[in-house]
Amino acid sequence: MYNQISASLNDFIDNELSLDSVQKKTLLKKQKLTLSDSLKKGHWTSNLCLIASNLAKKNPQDIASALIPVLESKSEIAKVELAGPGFINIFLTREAFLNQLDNAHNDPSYFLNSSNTSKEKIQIEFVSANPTGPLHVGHGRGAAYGDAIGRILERLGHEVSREYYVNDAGRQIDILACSIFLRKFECFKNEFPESAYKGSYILEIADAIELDIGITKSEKESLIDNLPNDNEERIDALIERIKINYPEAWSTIRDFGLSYVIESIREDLTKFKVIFNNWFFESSLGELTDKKSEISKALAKVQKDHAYEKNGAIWLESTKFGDDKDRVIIREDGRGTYLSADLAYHRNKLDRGFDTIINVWGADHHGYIKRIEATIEAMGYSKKQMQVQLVQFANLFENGSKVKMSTRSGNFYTLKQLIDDIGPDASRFYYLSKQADQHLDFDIGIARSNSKDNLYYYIQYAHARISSVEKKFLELKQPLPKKFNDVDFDECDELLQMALSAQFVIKSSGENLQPHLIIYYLRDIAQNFHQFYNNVNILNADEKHKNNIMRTLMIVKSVIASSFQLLGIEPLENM
RNA sequence: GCGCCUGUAGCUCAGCUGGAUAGAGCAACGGUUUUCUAAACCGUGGGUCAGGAGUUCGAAUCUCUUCAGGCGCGCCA
Repeated sequence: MYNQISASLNDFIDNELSLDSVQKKTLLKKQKLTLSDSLKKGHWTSNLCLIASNLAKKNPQDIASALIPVLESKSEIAKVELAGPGFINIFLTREAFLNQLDNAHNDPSYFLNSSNTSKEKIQIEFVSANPTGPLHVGHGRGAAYGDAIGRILERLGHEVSREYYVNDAGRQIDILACSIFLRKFECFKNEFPESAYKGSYILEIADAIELDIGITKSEKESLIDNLPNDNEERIDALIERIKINYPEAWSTIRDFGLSYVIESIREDLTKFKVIFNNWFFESSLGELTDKKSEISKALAKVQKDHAYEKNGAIWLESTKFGDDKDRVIIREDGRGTYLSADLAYHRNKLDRGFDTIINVWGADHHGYIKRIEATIEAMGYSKKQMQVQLVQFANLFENGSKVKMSTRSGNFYTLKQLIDDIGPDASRFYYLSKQADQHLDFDIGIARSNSKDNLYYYIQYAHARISSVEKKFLELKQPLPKKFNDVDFDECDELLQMALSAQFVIKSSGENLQPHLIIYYLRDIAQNFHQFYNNVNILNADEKHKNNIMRTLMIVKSVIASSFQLLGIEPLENM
């Protein structure tokens, strides 16, 4: 129906309005055919006359009086009204209204076909937390978000690949290995070093490694003797000493610790129903010392035209591409920077043939966007191919007070705890309940409660209620209806109109990468249903109407279920 | 100082690619169950959409500006 009306409107623009091609283009772009937000305004609404009146310098009324007869000549359209400042409200015939519902129910992309958005290959990189410890509740938000936009984009017909970038090279991992080593062989005096990882998982890993290097008491003492006072310098010195004195134990512990942590992250994400297509290891980019490695090749590419030497380091002229200042890509001591690895990683991603790559980053990285864009341009790619989506941290509350989180001390609320506590589905729901790039206050108390302020259950309850009615209906030995059979019965229209809008909500949430729009839609349709349920005695309704009512409920149920699934949430049959 | 984000009902927030009277939940008060799940529904009160200016037929939405709050600006990752 949407397509038919659109076609008529486009015809009208082409033939009936004396506009030049530029004006036509703006008109086509600005005019919108939308589902009316209230049935008083018909089923469909167009603002065409309002926009056109500006361009053609005519009254909206005059344009409407030419347009209305064209639309009314269609057999599916019952009447067309001019309303408000110049909107066109289109009322369909009963048959046409109900028909589009059957069509949309059978084809989840019924209204989406018209859009000529091409099918794209999209890569989403998200979570990508350093593998130095378990995921915490902050990471959970990025995980829920990245996965949800993946599901939504897939639904819109795109091909999506989910990727986790594993920073398995560099200092952080050395600190991890060092922390495990110190715990394993109990090489510390009274206090564990401030800059080491102190979480209990370090002890777990230390216990799990089977390794005995026969280290003596005096060796331990000399290892921790005369260390620098500064916390950061101290940990670096420890790392150096261990590497030199116990090279084999070091690499055993490093490898074991790393894969242990990565495996536990993977398990947590699996519980959270987030499955990656690819785990990309920073180490696979190779070493800077190896001229044939990917990282060397990528750096060579930008060094050729866009880099210079200063103070012993190699700098990328990122200011040429819009960055605030130039950036070091090779340090004075010859090691690469974080940016150099990221540069090579992005080159690798772009060369894999994705139309779009989406990076989901913590909001504290927003200063990094210009830098990486500049890097991409310096390598000769277009920054338009990359999109960065920022995810703000989530503050966790319990009974109104903030749950304390301190990563260094290792004393923090993990994602696993959250999932065990309120389940993956309620967690995902609340993570997605607000626009991703804004602060989120997440109250575990509410998420866990059965009270009426738990929006998650409010929506699930609508789904469960329909399931229950459906079961009762089947017990009456009546088959579930396959179509509407009472054309004149209109008590379900409001619910049905709302069900229709699902496809538009999904489209918009995909285009804007905003899953929270689906949450608010779900709330609205659930509310509409609960009202309906209270007003209509479904199973005792007139036999003539019961069929239509059940058909309506089936459609609403399927809309709720499929919307939930786009968020990675399983709809409940019973509560 | 520079950059990004935010400011909508008492509280938590929707709405922001301009559209018809600015919405919801919570909180407050008052109602609804011999009937399909009351984790529900109905009603009442509550707003200078931070302030100001501009663009427009039309602004919570776009532009500029002021104020208030948050975050980011390493040869860290």
